[in-house]
Amino acid sequence: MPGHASEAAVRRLPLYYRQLEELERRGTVRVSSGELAAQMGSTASQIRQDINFFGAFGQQGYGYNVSELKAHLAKILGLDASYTLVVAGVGNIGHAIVNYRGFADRGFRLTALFDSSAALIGSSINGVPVLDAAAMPAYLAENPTDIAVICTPAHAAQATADTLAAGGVRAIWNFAPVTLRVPRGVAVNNVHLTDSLLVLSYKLSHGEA
Amino acid sequence: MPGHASEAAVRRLPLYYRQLEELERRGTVRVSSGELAAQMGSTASQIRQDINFFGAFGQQGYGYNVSELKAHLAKILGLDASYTLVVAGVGNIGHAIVNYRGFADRGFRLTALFDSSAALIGSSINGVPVLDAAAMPAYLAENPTDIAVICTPAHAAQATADTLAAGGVRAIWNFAPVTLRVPRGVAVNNVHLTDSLLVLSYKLSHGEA
DNA sequence: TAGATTGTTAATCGATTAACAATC
DNA sequence: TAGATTGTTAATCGATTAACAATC
Repeated sequence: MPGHASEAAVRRLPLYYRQLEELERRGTVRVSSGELAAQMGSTASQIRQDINFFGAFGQQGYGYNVSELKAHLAKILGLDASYTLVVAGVGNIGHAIVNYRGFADRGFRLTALFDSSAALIGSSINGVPVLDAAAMPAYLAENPTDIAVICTPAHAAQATADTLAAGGVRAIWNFAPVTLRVPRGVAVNNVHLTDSLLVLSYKLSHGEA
Repeated sequence: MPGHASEAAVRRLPLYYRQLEELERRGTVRVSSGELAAQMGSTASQIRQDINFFGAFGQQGYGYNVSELKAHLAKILGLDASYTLVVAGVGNIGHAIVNYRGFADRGFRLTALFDSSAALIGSSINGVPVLDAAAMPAYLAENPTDIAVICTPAHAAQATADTLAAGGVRAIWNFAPVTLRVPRGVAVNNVHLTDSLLVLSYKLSHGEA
């Protein structure tokens, strides 16, 4: 793959993957870009462009083999790798993330939780220990970690990100309502729940609903 | 405002709003588009374009008054309105949403929760009652509802969306990993947590981190 | 083979960025 | 006034869509 896939295209890959899972579950063997587009409210052209960036996985006159394309996408998405994951901040959303079933299935290994509340430190959730946030640098030095989930309060998020980056974490999944500044080489993906709700509020009040 | 704001621009408005809240908190009185851009990792041009679509809120040679611009954005985002909100599906994320403090501050009134588990029906969380999912049509007929949050399992999400739309809900905040089909006139905003994590996985495995 | 559908290039569209005159 | 910075138009860039030859 020459160049780089656009951010927008990359964000569509998991949707394709999900749709293919669904088709496979239903026992569908082949699918054309046109069918996929109809099912997903997209366009055949866009789907072929997105997929073709990574390789010619289809067959003229036939379309795509569902299982085959799904396997290609799994590999493209890095689902064949195994990544270690920690969660910083075991509050409201932190808890929900920890209780999420499905990390393991997709190759994510949740290895530690961090919090600064004495009430939580030392306990464990779903078999994953809650460690003192102050011990994070030492932990990361001992346990190479790929991805960190930031669920701390807003005021603590940037300092947490700094510690994580310094500790070698390469990807941050940020739930704190803060625009993080991270060194080059660290990927950030934001889930700003309140922002997302405000977009709905905007649409409601502008009659776009 | 003629025409329509682009989806991308609308999604940036909450970020501007958040940054202005922060500046106001710090006691900053004025800010230029250039300063905002530097703080948010954006560009001055884009910020001026985004804001100017809604009105000329700045002053040449001066910039923007922080509180004034924030107030304009609040109104644009619909934060002066009061929207009623229900949550369908009180599982893992559903719980986190219900426990989220900050709806009330922003004019969102959480009025009811729905679930189909007998263990939950009849109980209440944070003073909000959990009703039988089967009673949703009747509830919506009695209690006009603006926004619904879908936190059901994937297999129940589309049917829930259908019921909500039929009941007059105009905006759906969807946490289920499903591409919903809704009638025209219903806005949907998806928060696909797994998809979001897969984007990080992609970036890790492609050295974009 | 004829029909279908991909892979891929070209055309269009929209969003971002740059530039600059207006003006505080 | 001189300096700064907006509001706004024009230029650029990138992403989406359309078209079609390749080919299964």
